Amino acid sequence: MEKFYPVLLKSNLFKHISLADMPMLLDKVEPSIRYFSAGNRIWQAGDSAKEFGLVCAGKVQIVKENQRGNRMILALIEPAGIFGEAYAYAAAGTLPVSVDVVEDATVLFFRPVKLIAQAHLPQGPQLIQNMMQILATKSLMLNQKIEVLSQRKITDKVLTFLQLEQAKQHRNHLVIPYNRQEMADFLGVERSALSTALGEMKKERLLDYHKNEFTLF
Amino acid sequence: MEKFYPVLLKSNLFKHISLADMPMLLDKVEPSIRYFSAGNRIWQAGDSAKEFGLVCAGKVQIVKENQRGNRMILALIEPAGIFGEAYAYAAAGTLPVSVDVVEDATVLFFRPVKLIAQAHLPQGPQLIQNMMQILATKSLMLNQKIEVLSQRKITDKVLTFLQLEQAKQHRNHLVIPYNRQEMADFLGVERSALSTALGEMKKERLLDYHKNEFTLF
DNA sequence: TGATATCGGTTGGTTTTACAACGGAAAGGA
DNA sequence: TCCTTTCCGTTGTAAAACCAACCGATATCA
Repeated sequence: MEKFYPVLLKSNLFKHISLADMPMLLDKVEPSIRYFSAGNRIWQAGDSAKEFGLVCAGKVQIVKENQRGNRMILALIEPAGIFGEAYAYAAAGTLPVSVDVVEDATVLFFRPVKLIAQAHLPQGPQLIQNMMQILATKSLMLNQKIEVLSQRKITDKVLTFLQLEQAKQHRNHLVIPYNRQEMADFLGVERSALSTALGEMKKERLLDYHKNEFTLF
Repeated sequence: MEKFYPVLLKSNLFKHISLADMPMLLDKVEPSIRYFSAGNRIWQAGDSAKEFGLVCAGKVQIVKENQRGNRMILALIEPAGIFGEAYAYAAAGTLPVSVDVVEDATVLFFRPVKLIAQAHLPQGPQLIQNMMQILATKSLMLNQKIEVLSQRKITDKVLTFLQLEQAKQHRNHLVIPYNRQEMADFLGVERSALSTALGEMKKERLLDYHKNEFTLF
């Protein structure tokens, strides 16, 4: 467990917690540690998630499978990333997604109540505030995605998306973390239609771009 | 303040808290109470929200205004409802929405840290768990909305939407809380296009409906 | 170097949606 | 009752997006 302390301290859950406090905290919170091999499934859609996971090593994927069997990758979780927190804390219903192991992974699972129960410790409030911030920030992200998806035309989706990115990156020249196909998936449109729309927007001098680098005018 | 206790106890924030504990809790948490007249604006997009609101009486609206000045109603908050919690706890950035008073309103404003600071009280963990559940449940709701909006065809949006409602209501005969225009707004499509799509789906025996009552086959 | 794969742009035909306009049914008020 | 408003469905046309296929550029690797 000790060898993962550096990763844990980098996670949002243990932000502003000092290394010295970790042994005691983990002893109280009692996360369970589990190891998974690449290709295995951690959670199956339909399961009820009573814990959330923190990836210490390896990589896992959140995937959604529709009726016709094709799977869609919703997120890639890397070390220090967490997953399932909303389902664990909402304490309602079953998972609409599955979690697959991409690279051999070590995962810590936390019980929501165990975290809340440490409130009386000196580090308790910080831990709780971190957890709240994680949940709240997620809501803001989802809100932004909804704003993008609510646009009916591709050009409006693109502009909304880029303006939100711009607000995050604080500069006119944007590097976005997607290739065309991924960007199209995020916007909920066809790749070729996105390419066409981008070309027209460049012609109309709304923006300029090269590969995944964009500039808004 | 005392006269609002019944409303407060009905809110998700004070769920499972007993009336007897309220005076002490509110004394510690120190919410500020403010009164607003219909037509006034509580928060303006661009403000930074360091508190969240709980509506004790009256009604307020969350509205989004785009560049061209037309406003879109995102939510109607009634007594016992809360707003701004995600922005308050994320402690980041500025509001992308405004909050308007529809009917003369009394609102309690809570500071996030003040709530967390009560963790040591007997009722503290319950209060914190409530807050987490509020944030987490909101994420799940937003996730579902994203699932609907991600569908590219109107019929798929309708089916996804109705299937999710069905999962909530646990029966085949659904009563949805929207009229056509509102349903179209939620799905992100034209009202008339929605009507046409519904008509075709009825013809294909995918579902039946009358006004806002739906049955899935 | 040649073979292969990935990525992004382009094009043309097809499908779907948007948009605007109209009409009928139902509800509510004067 | 009449008038007005609201709600929902229908229609035809225009606009937009989808979809499949193809092409060239670039990268990777044997």
